[in-house]
Amino acid sequence: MKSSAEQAAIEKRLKAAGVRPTAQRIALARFLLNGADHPTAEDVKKWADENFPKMSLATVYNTLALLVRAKLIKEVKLPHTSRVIYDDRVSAHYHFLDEKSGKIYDVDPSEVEVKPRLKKNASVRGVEVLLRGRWG
Amino acid sequence: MKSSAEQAAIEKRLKAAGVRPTAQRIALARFLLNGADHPTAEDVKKWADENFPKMSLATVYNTLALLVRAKLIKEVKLPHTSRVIYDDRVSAHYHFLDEKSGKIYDVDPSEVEVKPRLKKNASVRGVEVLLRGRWG
DNA sequence: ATCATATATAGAATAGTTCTAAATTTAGAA
DNA sequence: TTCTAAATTTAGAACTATTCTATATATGAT
Ligand SMILES: [Mn+2]
Ligand SMILES: [Mn+2]
Ligand SMILES: [Zn+2]
Ligand SMILES: [Zn+2]
Repeated sequence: MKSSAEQAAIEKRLKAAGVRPTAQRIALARFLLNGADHPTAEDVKKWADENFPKMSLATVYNTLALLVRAKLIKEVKLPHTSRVIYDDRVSAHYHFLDEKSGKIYDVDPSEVEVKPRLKKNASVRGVEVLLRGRWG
Repeated sequence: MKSSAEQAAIEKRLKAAGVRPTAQRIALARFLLNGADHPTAEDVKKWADENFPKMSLATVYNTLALLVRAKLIKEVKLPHTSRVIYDDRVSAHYHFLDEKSGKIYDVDPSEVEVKPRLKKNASVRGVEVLLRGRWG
């Protein structure tokens, strides 16, 4: 995608989500919504240091929180690390942790059948699944 | 269970697991293996302050790590909190988070059918499931 | 241009946990 | 019984990820 057209598309998405498209937000949204793969805040800051110098860490965190509130990205907390990861796939899905590489892969809910049959009469409102193993 | 008999049983379990049964370890193991319900380190420290005064926070963390290595308890990291919880159920199982009370309930693997059918040819070595909803 | 508000920034503060170095306790050996 | 070496406990410092605070800067409507 051509860079300027991509930028315009991102601006549109930000506005549609009620987020004012400042230079910092556009830059981060481009990274997060195109190409970033489950980055941590640190990953995002590292990208910013290389591609949008002088952006503060506070702005990285502020913008991540803003994009989460706007439902353009999702926060994901996984058990193998204490860092939050950010996910541009906002619909419900599961994750696969490759234990060799540490990489996270998305798994469509249709690829894992999950059927709770609890003894207890509980109402299940959500299911989170993490698969671990070797992806390749 | 009578207190002294309970203490003797705990000492036996510690020894069998290769853990020297010091006073601090016996006290914490009694709490963790009988009666504690998915406590955080802070919960354990609070119990110690009331039942074994002068125990340091370092000893709480040291002992938790030791009991985990000895496979008498398990560390569990769940997404709704940044605190680790400790679980005296060491066999594989799932968890249910009651969103009203914040309480964690154990779910036997037999109560949730999980069948990964990944497109990708990956080897699944473990599955973690968190159910969220109302338990009662 | 002015002004009010929104955004960005640097650095302090916080939470949970781990590390460090010193003090105490313990189990054997003498 | 000491003695001694190793294990354990301890207080507090350090650390990591994140959030908060206060100030500066930018925006954009009048
Ligand atoms: Mn994408
Ligand atoms: Mn129990
Ligand atoms: Zn994902
Ligand atoms: Zn459990």
